[in-house]
Amino acid sequence: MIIGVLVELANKKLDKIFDYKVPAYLEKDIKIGIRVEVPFGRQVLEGFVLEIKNKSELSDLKEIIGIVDKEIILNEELLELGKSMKKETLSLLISCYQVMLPKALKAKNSASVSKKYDIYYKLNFIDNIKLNDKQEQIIELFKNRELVPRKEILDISSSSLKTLLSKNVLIEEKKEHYRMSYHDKTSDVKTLTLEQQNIVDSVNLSKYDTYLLHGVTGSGKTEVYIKLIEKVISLGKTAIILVPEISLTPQMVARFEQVFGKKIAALHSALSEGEKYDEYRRIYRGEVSIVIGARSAIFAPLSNIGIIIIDEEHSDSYKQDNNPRYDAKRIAIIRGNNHNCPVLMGSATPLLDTYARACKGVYKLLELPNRVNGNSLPEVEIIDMNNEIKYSKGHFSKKLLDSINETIANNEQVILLLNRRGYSSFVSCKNCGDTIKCPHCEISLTYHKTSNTLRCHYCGYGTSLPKVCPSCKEEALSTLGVGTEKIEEELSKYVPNARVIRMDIDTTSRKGMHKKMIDAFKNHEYDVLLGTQMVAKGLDFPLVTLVGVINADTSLSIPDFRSSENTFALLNQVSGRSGRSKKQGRVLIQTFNKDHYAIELAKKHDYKNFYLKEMDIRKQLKYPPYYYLCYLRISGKDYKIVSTESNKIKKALERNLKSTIILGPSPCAIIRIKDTFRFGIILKYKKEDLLIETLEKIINHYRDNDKITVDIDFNPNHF
DNA sequence: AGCACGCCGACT
DNA sequence: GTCGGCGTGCTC
Repeated sequence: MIIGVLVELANKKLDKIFDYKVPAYLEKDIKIGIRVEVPFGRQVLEGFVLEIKNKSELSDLKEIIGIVDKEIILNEELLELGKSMKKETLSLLISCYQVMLPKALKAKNSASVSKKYDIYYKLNFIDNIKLNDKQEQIIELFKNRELVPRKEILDISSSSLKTLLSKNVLIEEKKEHYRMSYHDKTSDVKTLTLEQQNIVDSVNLSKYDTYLLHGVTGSGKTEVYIKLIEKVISLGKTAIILVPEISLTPQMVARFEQVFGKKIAALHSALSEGEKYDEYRRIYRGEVSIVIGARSAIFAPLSNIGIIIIDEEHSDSYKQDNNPRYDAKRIAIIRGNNHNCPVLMGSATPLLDTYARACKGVYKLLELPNRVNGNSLPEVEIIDMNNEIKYSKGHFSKKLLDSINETIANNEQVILLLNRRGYSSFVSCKNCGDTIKCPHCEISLTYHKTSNTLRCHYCGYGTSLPKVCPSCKEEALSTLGVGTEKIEEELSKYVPNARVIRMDIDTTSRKGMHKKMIDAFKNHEYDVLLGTQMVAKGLDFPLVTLVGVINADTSLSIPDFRSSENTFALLNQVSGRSGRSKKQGRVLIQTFNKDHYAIELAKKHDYKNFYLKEMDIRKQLKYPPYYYLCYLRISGKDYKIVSTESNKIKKALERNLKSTIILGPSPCAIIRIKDTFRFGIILKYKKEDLLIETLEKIINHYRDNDKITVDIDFNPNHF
């Protein structure tokens, strides 16, 4: 018996099938989709069995060493799916398979899940040692921290690492992951309103179709999902439900767990690798029938899928931001076809592209225009900060402060949103005007008050806040930009009786904190919930009757063609948190751009007109959904080489692509990350037969070039 | 990715 | 002269 094996090394040159002989005693256990251990060059690797055959074109094959799993871990559907992904994203087949699996199943020491660890290195000594260039670079990594992950060092040079280790300059250190788990029990499916029931009835569960459920905030989309899933389960089928980032929607997950109990597997990003592995095993062994999770849950190895639901369909988190750059919505459609089952995407503010497809009839449009219980949408008032600024205290207009006081006096609750998209607190010098930037990335360092440190959000570089300005040596540094901490401070000054809970990356990073804070707020232990984007999404607090947006505009100034759309969606989402039960809610939006259509139309909850207006602009500017976008990111350590090669690539594209608009090359939004310079070329096209072929040629041309990396991103979210 | 082979500079 | 650094190529 001969098998074709795809080895677990993400390398362009190895992304093909290697043939091996199977010793007779192992033949009975060989199945397509299991993993085997094979000799590969001088090393031993794991790989997936993709083919079983009786002859090979090569004569002297090696024998496999052993079998890793008894169970098939990638079934036929997923193996095929990986091949489509490879084609659509131009990434490595092995990476496509790897994203489908929890880390615990991703080769190396996978047999021992319980002792999963990451490898770090510690600097032992550097005295009396002569270092060459590469070694110097490696030592440089330890400047501001004690431990550096293996990956970062390997990026510089693996052979230098070996040398440094053998000389004891560096010491290996392992950090373990731990694991624990919990589960929940039952409640019932609520009785649906007539409108909700109509939606449920119009989804045909016996065949593939893509539906867009456009339902305003508070229209009860979750209960529609639950009812649909209940029907699917009663047909003996299974369901996948995708949510943007599971830790941001604990209420949603909790609701599903209440209704479906043990039938559900939740793939939290907060789970440890061991826990994820456990959940995953429950899924492929058929012990659960519903999987809820973020992006990668779309690959859940369920059989007989009866529905795939994608909540908050407009969220950009469904597109993976590194290779393989797949879009979970696209995968959902492929799997929907495979299983001949409906795909339902839901949102209060659908992505323009999705809504356009629904209008064209490509997707079936379902609408929930009203809130449940006959509540109306909250009244939104725009506060023009251009006028207000002279009466305002700190970042609060008088109107907003008064309303907060009023609400608290009424024994109701407030949510305050600080829109930090494209915005964060940084440090600059009042004397010379310089801002402190990351030494490795072309971006301002973010100031963290709690630790009094400056940190780079791109490479993790950290340093303590210097006393004097690094460039002019004056003692004139000051922090600019608003952080949640600053707002919290102001609030306690102007509304001293308010009990405020602050929710942002800093306060929720510890495991379980997020849920704890939400529960505490729900129990009315606090009056005001103050936070960033994360307070805008999917939360349901009956006592909240006032939502305040401190700065609606910041996201408008991002140089991205979706900035209006993102702003509209954010304002709409956060507004939706107000007045969700008996009492009428209201929303106050502070802005310096009161006439901007995204803000004006968000005030009126007018998605339809926003859509029309924005479509008009997209058409004129030749942006999606009128054109497809593809972004080529060209990067490397040497600015000169990156820039000249980018120009060469552009020329090559121009020679080959006749019906495509080619823009650039121009520097990426952040031109330098981790000492790597980045340029981008934007392709706009409607139909371009030679696109894939041309891009593949370019990738292959740079395949062995270690000075230049070419990364291809279809439908990019970032530039 | 990792490991060997093979070519170059600076040392007992 | 060699030792040890890194560049190149190959892995069924």
